[in-house]
Amino acid sequence: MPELPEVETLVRGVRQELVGKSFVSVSFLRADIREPIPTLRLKQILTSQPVHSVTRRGKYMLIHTSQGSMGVHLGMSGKFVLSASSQERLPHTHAVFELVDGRQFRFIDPRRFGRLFSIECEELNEHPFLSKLGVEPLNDDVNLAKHLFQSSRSKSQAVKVFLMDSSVVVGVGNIYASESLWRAKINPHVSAKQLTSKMYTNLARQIIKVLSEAILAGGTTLKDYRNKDGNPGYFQLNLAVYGREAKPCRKCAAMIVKTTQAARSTYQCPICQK
DNA sequence: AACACGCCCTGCGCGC
DNA sequence: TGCGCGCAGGGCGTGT
Repeated sequence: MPELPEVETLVRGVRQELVGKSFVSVSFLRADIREPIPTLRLKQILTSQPVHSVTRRGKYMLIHTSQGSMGVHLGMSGKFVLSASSQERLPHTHAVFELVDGRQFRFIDPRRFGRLFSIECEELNEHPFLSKLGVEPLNDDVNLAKHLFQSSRSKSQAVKVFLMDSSVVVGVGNIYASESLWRAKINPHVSAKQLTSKMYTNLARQIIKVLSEAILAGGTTLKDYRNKDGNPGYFQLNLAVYGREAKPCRKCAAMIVKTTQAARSTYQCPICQK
């Protein structure tokens, strides 16, 4: 599934293709995904003026023109790919954004957990989907360790659940929560407020490291919906615990254990993460 | 305020 | 072989 590193990679690619260019047409093949798509407003925003910037906030990609912005969330199964207009449309293509040269960005999302929405210029930072988001873990101006420590003082919930709370920190999904906790040798079930400042310093470092490595590993490409193996082309980071139930820990060879927290799978090493 | 939980949705893997 | 069930999960909304 698309995580922060993939969205970041996507944003960089889309930025390169789009900034300074206009869409000649925007069409929707269905009017809703999770909720109704503001189709008319998005057409107005995207076709009247060229794109002046493409940014990311958490796992949201934001495409800006002087008329407003489009927010894109890929949900669980979303893709935003660049195709030749002659290329056959894949099933579950919900929106098509056509460029002057005939190529088109296509929004494809089989499970429809994604989002396409409009943002007015004056509400960019007040939009309900964006205003409550926590800090960006990879932003240089953010002291992630300090932020996590301070925000966790009153939180009795498990640290893994705490890490996945996007109002605290964005972009740490189920995979990276497990991976960073394993790297930091912290038990995912421990209460967030029980961890010391020192532990959060280590944890923050591991979060930043694993996300950065994933970005370096290369996210999806814009043009190839499927890689040569027939996979959707998500980056291939070497995951240490996620999805490795009953397999040996890469540090101590103990069997990785899978549990459930907040209805999500958690993977941990019972020895390294006591 | 904190937090648990339900819901949205389709593809896929598994068991019978 | 084929079918049906259960799981996968981000994030918002609701209830306690």
